[in-house]
Amino acid sequence: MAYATERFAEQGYHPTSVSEIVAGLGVGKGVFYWYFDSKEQLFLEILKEAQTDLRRRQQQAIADEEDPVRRIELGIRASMAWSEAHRDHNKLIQFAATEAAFGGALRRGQDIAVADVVKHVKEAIAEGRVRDTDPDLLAHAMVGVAGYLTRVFIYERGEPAEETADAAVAFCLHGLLAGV
Amino acid sequence: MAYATERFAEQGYHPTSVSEIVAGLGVGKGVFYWYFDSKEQLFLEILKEAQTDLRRRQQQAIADEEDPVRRIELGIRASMAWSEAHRDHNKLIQFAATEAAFGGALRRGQDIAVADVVKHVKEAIAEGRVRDTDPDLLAHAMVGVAGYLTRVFIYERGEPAEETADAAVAFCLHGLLAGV
DNA sequence: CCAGTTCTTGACCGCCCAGTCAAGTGACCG
DNA sequence: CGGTCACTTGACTGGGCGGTCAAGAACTGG
Repeated sequence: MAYATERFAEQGYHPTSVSEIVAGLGVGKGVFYWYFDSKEQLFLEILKEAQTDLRRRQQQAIADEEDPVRRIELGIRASMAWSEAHRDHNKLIQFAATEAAFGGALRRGQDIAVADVVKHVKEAIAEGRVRDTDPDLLAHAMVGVAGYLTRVFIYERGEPAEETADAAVAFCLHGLLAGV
Repeated sequence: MAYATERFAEQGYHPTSVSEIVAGLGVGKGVFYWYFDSKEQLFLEILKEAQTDLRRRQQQAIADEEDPVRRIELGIRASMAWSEAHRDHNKLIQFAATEAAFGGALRRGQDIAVADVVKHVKEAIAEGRVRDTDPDLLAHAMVGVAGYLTRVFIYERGEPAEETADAAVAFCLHGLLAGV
């Protein structure tokens, strides 16, 4: 699965053939279809694994933090750190969003992740620390910022993840305008 | 090209065959290769057209507005309105980002679009209206927000583009935290 | 009304794909 | 030691792919 992830990320899902994967691993084709029903199922398995792993990382980062705003911040940082360490998985997640066959599975996982953020946003709103706006929308906006900045600054430009995360957090919390 | 865009957006680039496109149009395969060198070139042409069209729309929206912050806002609104009206093109842009063969062409177009935003951000910083942070990063963050909210709220949930744009603008300008 | 050019057709080519399966292979057990 | 069976192999199948091209059709200008 690790090797397949690599190939899918590098060349794309469709251009990567099962023959290529098994040849690269030095095994026969039969063994592939012994463990997986199909190429599609392999991809779904990889996708699920990636989403589970990302979520675990976020939960860990947040575990012993009470302040909801801090939890949001730590969540953003955790997801960007994870993305830096798992470029291939992240690329596959991005690809899955463009393919109807995988959209469903992807959305299911993402809804769970967003629900976590929404919870913290709601708490923060209740405390009057966050603008009283649709928490779901705010959560998605942050996911959008983190994802996009990761792709452009960490992947394409090779900037350090931590600095990029600092900027992402600042943007999410304060926005564009000169504050206070 | 319009029909091809539709097919690509619906099924994905790879799963859509040239035979299918020409059959759907009721023409022979030869006529396709008379007008285009290859399937790849067709896609690049569609991509370029989409980027040009989006840029034109943004320029129009901004044309007679002096205030840099307002220009940024109008740019976000214009891009979300365009995305609502051109779902297929937008999907293709998203797909292009996941495919190495199209990444270059895509980035070239996007850099131009971002450069416009950067210009306004710099002006706004000079006026002291925007936090003094890397303008490039701020511009990309906004692109990320607009793109992601469009996909989730306008495409998936069918929310009205205008309301979503209101929220996107508010998030970009003020961020999460309760202001003032 | 013809010659020349532009445009169109769809059968065809070579290739590669996802997936199958008959034929092993060797670890383990009685 | 023979038998079983979990596991592995890679040649093979049927099909679809991107792309070609000989054979015209349709339209020109003379």
